[in-house]
Amino acid sequence: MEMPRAQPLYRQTKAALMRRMVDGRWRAGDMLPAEPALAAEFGVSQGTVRRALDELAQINLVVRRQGKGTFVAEHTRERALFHFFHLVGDDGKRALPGSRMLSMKAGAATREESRRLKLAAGTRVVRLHRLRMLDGRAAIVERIVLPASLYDGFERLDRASLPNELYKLYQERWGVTVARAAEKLKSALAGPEDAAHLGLRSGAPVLEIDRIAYALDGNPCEWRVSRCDTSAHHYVSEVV
Amino acid sequence: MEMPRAQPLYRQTKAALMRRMVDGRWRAGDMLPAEPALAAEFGVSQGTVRRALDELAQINLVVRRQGKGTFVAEHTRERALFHFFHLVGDDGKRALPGSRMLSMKAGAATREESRRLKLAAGTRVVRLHRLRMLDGRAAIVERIVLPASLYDGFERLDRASLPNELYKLYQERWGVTVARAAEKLKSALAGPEDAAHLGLRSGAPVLEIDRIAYALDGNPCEWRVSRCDTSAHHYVSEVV
DNA sequence: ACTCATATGTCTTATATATGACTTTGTAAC
DNA sequence: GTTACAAAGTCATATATAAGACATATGAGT
Repeated sequence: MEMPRAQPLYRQTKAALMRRMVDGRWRAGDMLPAEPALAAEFGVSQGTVRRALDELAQINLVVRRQGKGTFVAEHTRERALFHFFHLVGDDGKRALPGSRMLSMKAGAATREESRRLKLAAGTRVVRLHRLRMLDGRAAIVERIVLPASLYDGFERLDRASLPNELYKLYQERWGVTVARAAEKLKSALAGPEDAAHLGLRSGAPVLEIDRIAYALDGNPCEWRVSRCDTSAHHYVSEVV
Repeated sequence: MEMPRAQPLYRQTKAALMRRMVDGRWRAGDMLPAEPALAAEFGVSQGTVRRALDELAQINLVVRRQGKGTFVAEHTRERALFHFFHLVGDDGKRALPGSRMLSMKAGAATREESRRLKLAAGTRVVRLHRLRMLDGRAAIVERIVLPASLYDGFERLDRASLPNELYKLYQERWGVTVARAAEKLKSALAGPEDAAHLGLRSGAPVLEIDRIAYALDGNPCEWRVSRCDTSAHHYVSEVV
């Protein structure tokens, strides 16, 4: 009699592969060893490794390219746009957003911030406030909260030089890869401040997107609330 | 020299299997033949059939149950709720909606309706107007447009007896299975009529969900616009 | 009737092997 | 130099085989 394995072999292999990405042994953009090499190393068949890699490719943690190899996924502009940015022009065209940083401050996490980011109360956080443009017009006001411990030295960066694609920055500078995100959407009315930034009248309808981003290790690594003017754009969602 | 096949064998097999569901040879809930039987019939290996079935399972067209068999997916309440209904209470609990039909009319499709449903201009459509409840309170106003040709005799149904889960009705009565849907979300202000139905003041913010549902054959089979009161609920979206 | 063991049929996991397709690199020919 | 071709390395496809896990039916024994 043998205890039933908790997980099939290919899932154990998948978890082992993932651990190497989490602990930084393989970093974004790195090429993984070839399938037969991985199979030999883990003591399983190539088919088992393939199945593990296929599942990792499915959740966009690796990219497989026939003839070239398997690579740890990077946050490119395309990936950010297609996977993490769901606002699209009403004509169907995706406009990639520009952005202007309004403010950056650090401080102790509020009760709400520590709840959403799963931090101990009072942990230090960095708060960003920025305006994003679509087709040259102000369309989104974003408030971003980051656990300061994850992004060492963030507060000392020049806020004017922060890039448009923050996820890429997190990954390149601190090895924090956003693996997935959970979004909650509501309809709200623009307050005076948001309305001014967006060039709307106070009381205009805005779409509020509340997003928690999760790192490879499963922990929250960003809380972002975006208020969007949806008069010329809309949020798209594919349901299968 | 051989012409490269347009599609690998497992995709051809997948398409062949899908055709049998589209043409009604296999209907919702039916059990498919076992893998070795399918492999023999199509003249491919069991592994190839497995891969085709796995992809069908991935897009929720079949359900695989170890030890029992592979079944054509049905629109159960759970499936409708988890896959096609994205409004969740702010406390995280999913409330399954009740509904009250307000009106049902048939007529010639407007230009917009025929564009969205890909119908010839002037084709006959059925229009439904209903109110949906969450936790006993009016929360959603829905306007639904159906191509009359797909749902023969729909207009003659008793509108008071229409079920809550329309997708199940489409499937059971007309063999129309909703395979996927594309949603567009916007923030809007409640007009006087919607506000009255929802118990809101006019000018309150509502979330507008514009959904085209596609049948197995890839053609649109329903256009639905839902206006939702998101003061106590929100729309959830998982990003991978 | 009820229980239990067994048999059967199903999907699931795991391995091995062979072939094809794609990419890069090295090398020979020009 | 440049081109053309061959070779090697990679993932992708397809097959075959075996054993495990799960569900249900069957029948013996009580």
